[in-house]
Amino acid sequence: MVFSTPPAARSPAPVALGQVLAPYARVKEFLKQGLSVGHWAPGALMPSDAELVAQFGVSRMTVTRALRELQTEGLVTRVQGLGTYAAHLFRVSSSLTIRDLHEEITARGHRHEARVHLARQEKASATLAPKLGLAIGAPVFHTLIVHLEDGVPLQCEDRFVNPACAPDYLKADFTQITPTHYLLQVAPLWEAQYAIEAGAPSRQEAKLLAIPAHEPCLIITRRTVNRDIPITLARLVHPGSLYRVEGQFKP
Amino acid sequence: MVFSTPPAARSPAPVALGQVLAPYARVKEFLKQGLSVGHWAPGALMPSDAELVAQFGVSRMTVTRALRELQTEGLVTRVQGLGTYAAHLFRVSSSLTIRDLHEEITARGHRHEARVHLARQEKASATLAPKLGLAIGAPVFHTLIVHLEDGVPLQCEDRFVNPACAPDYLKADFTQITPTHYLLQVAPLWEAQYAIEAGAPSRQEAKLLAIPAHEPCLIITRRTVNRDIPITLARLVHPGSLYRVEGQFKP
DNA sequence: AAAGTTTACTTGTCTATACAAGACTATGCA
DNA sequence: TGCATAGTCTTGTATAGACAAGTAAACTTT
Repeated sequence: MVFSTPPAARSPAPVALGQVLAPYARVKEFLKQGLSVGHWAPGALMPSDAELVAQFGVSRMTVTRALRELQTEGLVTRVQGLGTYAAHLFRVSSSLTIRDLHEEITARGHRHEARVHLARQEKASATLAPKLGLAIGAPVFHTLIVHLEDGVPLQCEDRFVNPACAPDYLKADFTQITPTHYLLQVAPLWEAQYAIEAGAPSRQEAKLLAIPAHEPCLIITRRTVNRDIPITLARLVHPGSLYRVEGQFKP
Repeated sequence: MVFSTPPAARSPAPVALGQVLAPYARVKEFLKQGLSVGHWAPGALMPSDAELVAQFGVSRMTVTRALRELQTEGLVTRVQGLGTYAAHLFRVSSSLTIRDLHEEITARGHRHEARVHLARQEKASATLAPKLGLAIGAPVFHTLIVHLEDGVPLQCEDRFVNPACAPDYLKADFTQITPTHYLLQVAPLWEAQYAIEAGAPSRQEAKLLAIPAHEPCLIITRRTVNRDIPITLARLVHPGSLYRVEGQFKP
């Protein structure tokens, strides 16, 4: 396979600090600033394309780009035939990034170790089968892996995998590559639903993580699909004192 | 203030299922599909603008739009002078939406009630002051509110607010409007950093939430800034058995 | 007065062209 | 060989113009 690596990823808009902004970025900044200081209240009508064209002396495509980007950022709402409105920010959405655990640990300069406690083929139970789009009793891969950071248990990963998506899943060496990483290679584009909750670990999980049974844990359950085909179902249990999910909103 | 409300928010690209796609959307879907089936491995060089123009018989602006949207979605990396590359998806990012609690509860068809346990002006402590960009001993607003869903305590909200951003904060009736909602009106555009973790509640929080002291809780701490000016610092404690954060990745 | 029609304004999208700037390659010269 | 330069390919951005489609208000007709 022909394969090459780009030298560096660049941000879409090279908007440096003291630099001269591109015209579309100028329009965008103007509107963003106005929204920031409350010049347009949520739901209020904002300037039309034509007004901005006249005001900035740029072409309509340029204004359109600025407004479309603000729209995808959720800052404005555009309705054909009506106009552009300042968005109601009652819900603020952020980009939560869940990184591969191995990358996360090594990025901290620590050592990542994985202990495989279970890696076998099982028969899908009645509760599991529908979640993976399988028939009851159909074969399903099951792995139970504990990830350690510098020797301290950080995550207990209980995972079921649809064999149709990753037939060679069980042949992988999960002390060398995380299931997440492996599955990303098999199915590069995916969607996932997840839930983050606090709870007590099961007795087995407490033992594997070497924590008391009553210690609060951060539990992430994640279901991954690729174009409507379920790939994997995972339950990730972390000692609450060691792990947390961080993120940033940036409209 | 002139004020109007748009009838309905529409998604930026009206890409219905069986409908005819706009040309830019066709190009985008083609590339997305190719990435999905692994036609271009992560890091591999993808077709150039010119090739796509020839292949689809559209103008370059149309191809550019498709590729720029894929870039902002994090699916491709474009480097001037080199080309477009399939992105490495080692990290998958999603849009996590944190909704206003009142909206969330009423959306479930339940009744939201807020009990204000504390709402007063205090002096910023040495640990608090730098986080809000205040001098030690400067006045700061402090509220402690318990939110109930159908009478059941769901969240204990311990919040500090920078008076400079919301001078009338303490005059608001927080049994009628949530602090989040109020602050969004005062400072419509904001950024926030947050951390989600599992832990035990403090003794006071356990009492306010009417839960045992050892019950695992989902704790969200959030710091909000508006254009570099800190607005508020909040600690939101939820009983682990009642609350969880859900979301979806969708590249 | 009620119902249908026109008109003006809005956003959504596309085209064809143009120039700038970055990255690599081939060429020519010392 | 080594170095500078020109050429080619790439993406980034802008322009002017065009048509489609949705909304709302004004207008005309019944």
